[in-house]
Amino acid sequence: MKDKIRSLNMDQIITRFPPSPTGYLHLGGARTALFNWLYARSKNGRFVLRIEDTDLARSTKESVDAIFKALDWLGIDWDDGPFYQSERLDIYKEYIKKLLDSEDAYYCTCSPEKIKTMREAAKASGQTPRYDGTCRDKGLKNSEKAVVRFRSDSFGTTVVEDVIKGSILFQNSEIDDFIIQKSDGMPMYNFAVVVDDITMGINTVLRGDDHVSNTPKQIALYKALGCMLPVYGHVPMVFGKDRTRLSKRHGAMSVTAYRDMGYMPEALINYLVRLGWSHGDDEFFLKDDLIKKFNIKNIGKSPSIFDPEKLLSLNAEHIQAASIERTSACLKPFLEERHTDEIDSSYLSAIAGTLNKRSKTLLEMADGALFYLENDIDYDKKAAEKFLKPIVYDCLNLLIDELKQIASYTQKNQEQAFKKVMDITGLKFGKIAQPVRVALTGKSVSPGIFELIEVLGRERVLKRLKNAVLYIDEKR
RNA sequence: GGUCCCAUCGUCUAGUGGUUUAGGACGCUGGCCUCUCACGCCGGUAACACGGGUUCGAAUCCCGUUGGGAUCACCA
Repeated sequence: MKDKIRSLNMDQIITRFPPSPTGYLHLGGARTALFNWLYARSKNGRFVLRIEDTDLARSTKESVDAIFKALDWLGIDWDDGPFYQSERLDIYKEYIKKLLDSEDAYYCTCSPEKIKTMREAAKASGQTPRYDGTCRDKGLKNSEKAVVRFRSDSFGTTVVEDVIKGSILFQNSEIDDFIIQKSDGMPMYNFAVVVDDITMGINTVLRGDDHVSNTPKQIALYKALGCMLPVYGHVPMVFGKDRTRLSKRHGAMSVTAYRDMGYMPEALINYLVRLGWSHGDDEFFLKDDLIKKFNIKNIGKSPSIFDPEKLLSLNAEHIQAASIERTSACLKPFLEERHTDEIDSSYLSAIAGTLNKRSKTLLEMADGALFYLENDIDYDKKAAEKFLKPIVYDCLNLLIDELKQIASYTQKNQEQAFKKVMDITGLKFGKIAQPVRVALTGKSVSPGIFELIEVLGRERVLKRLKNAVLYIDEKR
C-alpha cells in the first residue's frame, strides 16, 4: 500500500480521535473526542476514529468495543475509520525506511538497562534524561534487538503554535534521540501518530494538555518527512477534586458508568463541553446548538475540576427539557431491569410525565415509577402507620363512591369529587391527600394527587383505595 | 530536579484597559408557591493569589514571587 504524502490542505477541517484501547472510555477522553467531533461538525469537516493499539500487551478487543459503545451512546459518530494501527504496520515500515535512508534515523543496539542507568544518572544530577547518542554515528545495520532512533537536532528551538495556548517555545537540546521503532518492530507512539496524521490528512489536532511535551518531537518528525504541520490545540485537562488527574479514586470515570447511573447522554455532553469551553453566560446546550456555537477560541487555558454535583443538576435539567418520548425511551431500560412485564408505551409516557420534574437521574425516575407498575403495592411502614388510620376510613369509602361515578378522571372532575368528600367529612384537602397518596402509592412522597389518579386510571385507583380500606379494617 | 503550562466566588465560568458597587450557573442558604416531594419564582452567601511596574485609568498589558499541574519509557 502506497500512501501519498499530502501537503496540508485546510479546505476541509479534518480532526481525529485516537484512543488507545487499554480500558473503557473515560470522561477526559470523551471530552477530547467531543471537542474534535464538534469542531469537525461545526466546520463541515470530517472526524476520523483511529484505534492506537500498537501496545500489544495492553490493548484488548473488549476495550475497543467499550469505546465504540460509549461513543455510540454519546452520539459521537465518525466519518472515517475506525483505523487500527496494528493493521498499518507496513506503512510505518515504509516511513521508517524513508527516515533511515535520509539518515534522519539510525539503528541503536544499546540495552534497555544501559539506557535506564543513563537516565537515572541524568535525573540525579538535575538534567533532562536523554539518550547519549552512543550508536548515533556507528552506522549500524538492522539486527535482532535493534531499535530505530530519530536523529534530533541538538541546537536551535522549536515553536509549537498552539491555537489554545499560544506559542510555546522549546529548546531542541531538551529533546534526545527518541525511539521511533521498538525492537519488536512496532512503531512508537510519537512516530505512529505523525505517520497516521500525515497519511490520513489530519490537519487539526485537538488533544489533551499532557501531549504538549510530545509536540516538538512530532514536529521534528514532520520536518524530517518534509510534511506540513497540522494546527495544534492543547485542551487543558480535567482534574478530580484533589486537583490531580482524574482517576478511579475520584469515583466513576467511564462514560458508560454514567449511562448506568441514569444520566442522559445530552447531559454528559453538555457538562463536558462546558468544562473548559463557554459561550457567554449560556449553560444549557443541546448538540445542535453546540455545532452552531462551538469554536476553538472560547476554549479556556486553565484546567478544570470535575464537579459531579453540577453534572447531576444538568442531568435534571436535561430530563426536564427532553420530550416525553425521549425521556420514556431512556427510562425504559431501567424499568425493564426492575419490572419484567411489557409496559404499555402510552402508560409509560404518562408516568414519565409525572416524574420528569422530580427526578435528577433516570435511575431515580425508575424507582419513582415502580408503584405505577406493581400489581400489589407495599405500604411504607411509617407512611401507613401515620396516614392509614381508622379516622380516614369513611373518608376513603366516600371517595371511592365519588370516583366511581366520575366519567373521566380529569383534574376538574376530580376536584369536584374531592370537594364533595371534603364537604361531607369536614376535612381539609390536606388531611385527605396524604392518606390517599399512601393508598395509591404506598409512600408519603409522590407526584400530585390529581395527576396520580389521572395516570393510574379508574381500575387501579379504585382497587388501591379499596385495598387501603381493607387494610385499615384489618388493623382495628 | 530539568522543561513546559496554568492562576476571577468552594466548583464551572462571563469579563479581552474605562459601561463593574466584578455578571451568570452549581452548591449552600432565607422566603414565596403548595396535597407530600419536587418544579418554579424572589432574595442572600462567596472571587480578581501576592508584589512591583506600564497607564489619566488595570481582573484585563509587562516583570517577579507564590501556589497548582503536566511531562521527562522499547506506554499511548
